[in-house]
Amino acid sequence: MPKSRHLQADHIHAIGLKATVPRLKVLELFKDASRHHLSAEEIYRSLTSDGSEMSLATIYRVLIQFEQAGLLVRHHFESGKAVFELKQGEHHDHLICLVCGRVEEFCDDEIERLQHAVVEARGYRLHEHALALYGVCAAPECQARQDAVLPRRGGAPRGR
Amino acid sequence: MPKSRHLQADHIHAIGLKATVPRLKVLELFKDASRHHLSAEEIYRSLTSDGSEMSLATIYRVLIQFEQAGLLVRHHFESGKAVFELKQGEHHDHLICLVCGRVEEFCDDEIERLQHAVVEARGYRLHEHALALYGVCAAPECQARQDAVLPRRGGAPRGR
DNA sequence: ATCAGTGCAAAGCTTTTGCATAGTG
DNA sequence: CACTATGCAAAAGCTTTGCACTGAT
Repeated sequence: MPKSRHLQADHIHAIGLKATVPRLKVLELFKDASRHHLSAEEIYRSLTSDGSEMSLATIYRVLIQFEQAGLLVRHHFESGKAVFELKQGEHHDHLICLVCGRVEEFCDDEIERLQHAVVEARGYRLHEHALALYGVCAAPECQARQDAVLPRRGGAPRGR
Repeated sequence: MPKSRHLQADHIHAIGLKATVPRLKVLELFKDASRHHLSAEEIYRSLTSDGSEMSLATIYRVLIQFEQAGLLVRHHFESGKAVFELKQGEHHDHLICLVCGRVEEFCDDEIERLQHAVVEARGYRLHEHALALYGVCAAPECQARQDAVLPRRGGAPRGR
């Protein structure tokens, strides 16, 4: 068993869970993946096509546990389905391409600061915040299909 | 028939739809409502308890049409169900109380400007953006139930 | 050996859709 | 009167759950 596998097992033990195959696979996927944002369905397909059989129900359960443990963050964006992301040190915001679905991350301290100012001005106690910018990314294929974005509900490619 | 009713009928004709009872009722609800943000289910309950019978399917259809016509905007926030809002002149962002579910609106030109800067720096073409701040509002009842917010999935009161 | 975790299948919720009927212009 | 819109009920899509079995510690 490779060392990294041990490390991940420890990571899972640390949050009070047993190091089972499904949990290791899911964690590994998030660590390796070039795509940082994954839906339950995408995780299922990705693991299944790698030969790891695992039920969708288990994936949902693992995702919920990892989220509760603070390992993952859940986002809703505009798609009607939840996507998850490894929670890494810094908070960041998202830039989403409406054509290809690609998600980029960015940080802007000035925006953060202004957000806090708004919250304080209204007497709220802030728990979290989500800023998502939806547009068409710089890729030529996407720029070429700009209009594919407009027709339906001003919105993203929906999976329903 | 009151004059305002005529005006709303015109409003609906203007977007190429027939002025039917369901459409007028839904529009009226959004115009009158103290709550600006409503889900399909809330609209259904609200109209039903006012004596107007109308099927949920129709409400969904009306909402889709109004959204396509640019009369309403759809938001997803963190709840897993969509909420709609009358599209009024200015774009604005949202401040959501995780305890009572209240939604407040705010505008901050400086934040808007910084968002555009981010998008341009990455070569995106911006279509829309959504900034949502989740916290606990100033109401004493909500402040008192702060902890009701934490237990599950970092999140909002979920309806699933 | 014990208790947590998994798979399967069924159920839950929100949202969409097909089709016959009713209503608008 | 022609065509759209509605209601109903069924279906679809995502997510959760009950229960009996499997597996980690």
